[in-house]
Amino acid sequence: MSSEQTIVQGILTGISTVFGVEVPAASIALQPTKKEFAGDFTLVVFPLVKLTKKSPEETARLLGEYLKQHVKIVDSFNVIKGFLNIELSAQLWVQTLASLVEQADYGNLPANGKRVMVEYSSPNTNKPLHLGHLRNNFLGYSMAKIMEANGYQVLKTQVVNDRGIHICKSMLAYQKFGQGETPASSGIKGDHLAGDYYVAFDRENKKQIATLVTEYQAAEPSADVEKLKEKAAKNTPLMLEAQSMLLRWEEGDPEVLHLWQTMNQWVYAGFNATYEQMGVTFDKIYYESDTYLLGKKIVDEGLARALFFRKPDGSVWIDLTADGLDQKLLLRADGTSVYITQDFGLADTKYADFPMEKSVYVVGNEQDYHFKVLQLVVEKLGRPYAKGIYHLSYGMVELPTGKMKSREGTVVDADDLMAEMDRIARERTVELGKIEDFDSAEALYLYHQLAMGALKYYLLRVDPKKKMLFNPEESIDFQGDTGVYIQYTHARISAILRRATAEQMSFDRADYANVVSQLAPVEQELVQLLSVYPKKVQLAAEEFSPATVASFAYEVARAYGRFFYELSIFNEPDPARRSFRVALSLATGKVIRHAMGLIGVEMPERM
RNA sequence: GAUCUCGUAGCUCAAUGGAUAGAGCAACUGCCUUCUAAGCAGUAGGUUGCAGGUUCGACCCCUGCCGGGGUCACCA
Repeated sequence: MSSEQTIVQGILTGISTVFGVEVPAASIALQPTKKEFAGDFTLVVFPLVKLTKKSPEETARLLGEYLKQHVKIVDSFNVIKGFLNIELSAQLWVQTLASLVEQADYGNLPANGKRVMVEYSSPNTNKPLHLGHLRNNFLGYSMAKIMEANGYQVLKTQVVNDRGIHICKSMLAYQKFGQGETPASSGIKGDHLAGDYYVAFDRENKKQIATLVTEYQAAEPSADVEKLKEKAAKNTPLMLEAQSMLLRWEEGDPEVLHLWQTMNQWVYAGFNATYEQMGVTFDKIYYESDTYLLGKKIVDEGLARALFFRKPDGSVWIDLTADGLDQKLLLRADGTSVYITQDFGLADTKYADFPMEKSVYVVGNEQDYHFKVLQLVVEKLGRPYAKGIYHLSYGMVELPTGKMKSREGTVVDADDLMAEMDRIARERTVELGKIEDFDSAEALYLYHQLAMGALKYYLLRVDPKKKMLFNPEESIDFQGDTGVYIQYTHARISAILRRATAEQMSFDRADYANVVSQLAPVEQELVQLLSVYPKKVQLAAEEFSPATVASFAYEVARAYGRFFYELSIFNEPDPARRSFRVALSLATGKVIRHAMGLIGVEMPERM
């Protein structure tokens, strides 16, 4: 039982013996005492006064007396207004540290026998990944790690949107203007090459739209220009050709399929290189080309059970007005399925492949409505996975100029940004000149660790639900509340441990646990912080928020920074204290390495 | 128009309904004490968009208003 649980127990029995009333355990919320007050844990007694029929001060005092007398670990207490500050013996914190150090898997909760699937990334194969994908991938990868630490069996998946009109646009443009160019012949990464042709399509198509609009205007001068543009956009020769290409793709035309496969392979090679840089991985990849037809069976099922209905034109709908939503189209009149229908099919497939309790979809908040409908419909269909669906809806990454728009060339490319981060990391590191003995491979590895540390922390420290701002004019910081700062703390700790080892210092439990009885405030604060780590890991899973873990790691690093400056380790004359401080450093290193691991950041030994 | 969401220091972000709303950046000041200054400490900076309400207690919950964004497509 943790100290906190012990105290809560004591409070419960205290309330019942002193005041003769019973309260549910859940109503007792203990919080860490604020720094400016004496004490370790604080109980807010206001909620209790109705039951105790005493003033807040009196209630707190009586409860404090009881705890002091009956709960061994409680040393003393003080009461300020309705706040009961409980003080524990320093000895207890020393013991806490000792047991924490001994837990090899501190921060990992026991296996819970449950499964969770985390889907993220979901790229289109017609253009390279951008900053928004970085947030998505880092969130998804981190959530997978967090769920794992919470005892889940995790399957990381990716759904590739590898078919559809947008892919045909790239393919068509390549056919027309490509002249047999390949990633090898051009030296352009495959995903970028495909993206270039997507842009080329758009450029040509715009010209054709303009021509068409002029023709239309000549024919009907009084018509609304916007309407004409809309009509033209659907009817340019290029667009019509792309549509016929999509039909040929669906019919399995060998020529089209060959081009499709060739270009997609280029794109996948490009994506893989990007994922490699990002440090994210997947256990299973779903391709939309394999799954896009699966939803139709579900439409039949819904019709048979009268959950869906057919309109006179043959299209199929579900009426969700009773649930506060609209009528939603599920199948077009021509019998082809729409996006959400495909998602039903995919959801079934996922569950068949990996029967899971939870299924997390890391998808932007612009799809909130889509997922509301998805979950509602599969619930109505009685799918066992319906309740476990969680849409990790994250906010867009915006630029000072607003949303990123590929058409306006304001997209921040993922590869470019990561390369830029590598470059800055190198520049800063070389300036500081601390790793001159590294060989070039070691140095490059470190630069990348730092670059990704800065970038991932930057994107993950913000509450995922909120939109965030990225200013390309200002480089991502390496100082202050940053990933690099936390990495730096780890490197300093590593230096401490290297020296302790070199000096053959012993810092086992026996060296300090029953010897050290007084702690400096910075030491106690640090131990207390480290002791709540497993709760933070749990909270991060409950809230689906890597930010919880990221900001915790920063808090720990800050506390260590103060400790590091205020107290000397190797100049400390008392050997027990010296051992304690090394052990404290070791534990801090372990915790921040674990926490940063949960957000996908590696921690260097030196920097 | 309907609906969801956000609004906290100059900027970027924190704060299970709890004590005097905290960090970082930017500005200013001090500190290389033989453990890494990518650091530590300090100064300054706030009517938490506005107005009500609930509560012993509200940045947090409720109502209204103002402002930004998303969604409401036979796109995915």
